[in-house]
Amino acid sequence: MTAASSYERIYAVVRRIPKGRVATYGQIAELAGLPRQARQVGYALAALEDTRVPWHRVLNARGEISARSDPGPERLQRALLEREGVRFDGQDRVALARHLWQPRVRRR
DNA sequence: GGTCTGACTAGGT
DNA sequence: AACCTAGCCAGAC
Repeated sequence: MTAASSYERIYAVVRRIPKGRVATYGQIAELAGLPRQARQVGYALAALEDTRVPWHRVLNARGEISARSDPGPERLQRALLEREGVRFDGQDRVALARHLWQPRVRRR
């Protein structure tokens, strides 16, 4: 599996996240057929340039916007989510029980 | 080909 | 619930 094809699989899943919902890195990895590669999801999104991929809907397992080694995008990410109606609590966390995307199982 | 790095996580305290 | 730690694993040197 090349890095490029892994990234494409990841983007394909992220594109399915509906507006107003969120998913976790681990969840995306699993759905992309890349179990235990949650970190790769973050790297793939960091390398992203295609604005059609809703990268901002991906949060960590605690419902937080993950801190970047190079800070900056976090504020935009939050603004984009709030614009879609996603609410944050007083600890900058999203209630996953309420906003987590729960895709219907796919068949071939 | 060993080492280091990191938009991650699950589990223990 | 916050904080640590160990485990994880592909990419870049």
